[in-house]
Amino acid sequence: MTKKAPASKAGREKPTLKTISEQSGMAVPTVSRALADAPDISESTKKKIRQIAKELGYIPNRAGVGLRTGRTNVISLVMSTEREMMNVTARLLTSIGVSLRETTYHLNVVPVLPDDDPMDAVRYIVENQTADGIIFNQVRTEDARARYLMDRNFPFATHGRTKWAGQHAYYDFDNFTYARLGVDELVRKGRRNIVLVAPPLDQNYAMEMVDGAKAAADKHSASLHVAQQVDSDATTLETREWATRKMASDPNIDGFICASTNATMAVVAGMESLGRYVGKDFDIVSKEAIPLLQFVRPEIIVVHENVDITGAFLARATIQAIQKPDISPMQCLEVPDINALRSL
Amino acid sequence: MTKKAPASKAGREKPTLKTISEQSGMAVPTVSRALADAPDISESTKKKIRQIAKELGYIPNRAGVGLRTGRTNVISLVMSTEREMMNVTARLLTSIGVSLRETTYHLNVVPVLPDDDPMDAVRYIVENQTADGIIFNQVRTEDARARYLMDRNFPFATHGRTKWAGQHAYYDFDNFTYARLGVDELVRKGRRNIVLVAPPLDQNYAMEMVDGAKAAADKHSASLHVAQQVDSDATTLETREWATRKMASDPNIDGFICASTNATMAVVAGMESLGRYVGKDFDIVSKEAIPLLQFVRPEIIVVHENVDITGAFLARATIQAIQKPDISPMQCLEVPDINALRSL
DNA sequence: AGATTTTTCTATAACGTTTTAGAATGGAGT
DNA sequence: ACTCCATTCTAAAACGTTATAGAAAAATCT
Repeated sequence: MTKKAPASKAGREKPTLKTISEQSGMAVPTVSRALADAPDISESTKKKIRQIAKELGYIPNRAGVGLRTGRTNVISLVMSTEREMMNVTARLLTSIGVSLRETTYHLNVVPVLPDDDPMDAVRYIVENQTADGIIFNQVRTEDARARYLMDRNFPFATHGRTKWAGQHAYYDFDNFTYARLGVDELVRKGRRNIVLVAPPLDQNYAMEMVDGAKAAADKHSASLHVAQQVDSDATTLETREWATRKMASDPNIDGFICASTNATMAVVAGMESLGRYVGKDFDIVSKEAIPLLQFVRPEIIVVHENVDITGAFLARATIQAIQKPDISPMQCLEVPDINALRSL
Repeated sequence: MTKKAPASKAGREKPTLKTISEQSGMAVPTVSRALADAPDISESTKKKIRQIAKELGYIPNRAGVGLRTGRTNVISLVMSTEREMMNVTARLLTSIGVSLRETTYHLNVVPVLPDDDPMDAVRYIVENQTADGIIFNQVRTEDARARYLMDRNFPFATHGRTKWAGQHAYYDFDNFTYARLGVDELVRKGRRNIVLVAPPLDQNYAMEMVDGAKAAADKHSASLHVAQQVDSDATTLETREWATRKMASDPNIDGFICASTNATMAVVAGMESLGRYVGKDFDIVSKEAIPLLQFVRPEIIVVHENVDITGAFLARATIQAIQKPDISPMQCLEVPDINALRSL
């Protein structure tokens, strides 16, 4: 008799190892080991079992696996939600999610609001073991989350580097080089009074930008003023007003370098409200993840930050940290595309 | 003997029902039932058990619960990743995630790329039971996902309405009213040759906008041209170029109504490249989720779409669909803030 | 042929939870 | 004193998986 008629009603139940066991005549653990490609199962039964599993469309029950192994097959993205960086973050999230498709890992997302303690989410995940690995962004130089996870040997990867970057997986955009090349470019365009619109300086990448911009400014003997934004979630309005005030107090300013689309838009808007136009009275360098500036204001000097690659890398790096904790963590520093800058 | 010394090493293991069982002297199922507030457990033992559970910081093991009950305590957000709408989507994701914090549900995110078959993600979730409920956005009038889920009685909620909206949970921004009021406002500003920059017309909200704009245009006997964007993921550049061409062929155009920040920025940029300025030579109405336009180009008429509320509503609606499938689905149609329009 | 090893499989148990059926206790009704 | 019922608990089983230990069969060695 075929097994098509047991429940009669709506086709078949979800197949389990037991289903395969019954169809193949092998015991359940044998089926399990065969699908795991264990060495103590013969090739012939492996082939047979794989065949049946495929026919049935067998997919392991995650709760069963989780209960037995203690693993969750989940990776958590602890995601900062600062408006400034929402575009980058959303794109990052997308590429991580797409990368995980080909794996057994599911993507769990935990948003962190600006007023939240960033440690809460991480602690929750570790203590309750709701994920096998964590990815987080907007890292600080001495990031408490990184310290916490390293102390507990919990697998993780970061977007951006901490001061302990040598010891954990990360992907970072080389903001030092970005700022250096950006200032180079502004100087090449004849700008000599440059403002660096810096993110909060406890963010590691902000300091990288400061150092890079200073290095280039010194080299060219250009004037560089570092202006810190009001706070890490400064609204576009605040940035705009700030730019306007800044300009009123120092009309010689003729160059800006920014870290986000929103900040750039705000500065440009503030300047225009004073009758000063980008490409004519000043130049501005920005990076962005989702192309907008270059189409809307072609005069802006744009460096593209490829967050698709970032997400794919972080996904793989996290999985490696989970599965091969002993080999050295995956690390990457993305060098800004110099040609993109030069071609302008 | 106390049980503090069994493993000696790193403090305590993760507490389970068994731990509480041992400490309280009650059997494991009794503990389980007590924590579930079952009627056949005395108040006194309930109190005692709750107390111990709290002291130990007990949190149920998700795999155990999942294996036994078949539930996952996961809600999946099947998220469209169109650039146009990334801001809205990211914000929606955030507010859903924040809302779920107070629940037992975790948020699983599945990005859908523009070229993907949107059904794949939904089918995967349902067939493999990786979530108890689904939220998705960018719905079409006859959305295959909604049809599929309804046919299988799988709990879900949508951002936007389908043609079967009466039968499922949804939250929608009233795009009909938005477009109607937007055109009203343009006419009030003396604009009479209006272009509706519409999203792809198979998206339900696009048709709503068309109908609303037409209604208002007819009322005022204004000219309305419906211009469909190139495709659902039209780049900002394409929109800009389109706007420029459009303008060249019909220089009388003096009003626009758009559905997204990016489209609006692109149209404004295109117009300005022809020497036509917003607030002077033409007016433009847009909605957006993350405030940007109003600070960068105050002349733009902006309607705020409150995606925080949206996410909170969809989270609750999904949970209700999961837990109380029999009562009627939660539905909400957000009316655009008329005063925000009038005050400009 | 007997002893030993290798290959290939199976039985059992366990992960943490909840459901079901039933046991023990005590109080009320006759 | 007996039954009956309500209250409050427990024992056993089950969800699907994998790890461990060991059994059966086949192959190799002496």
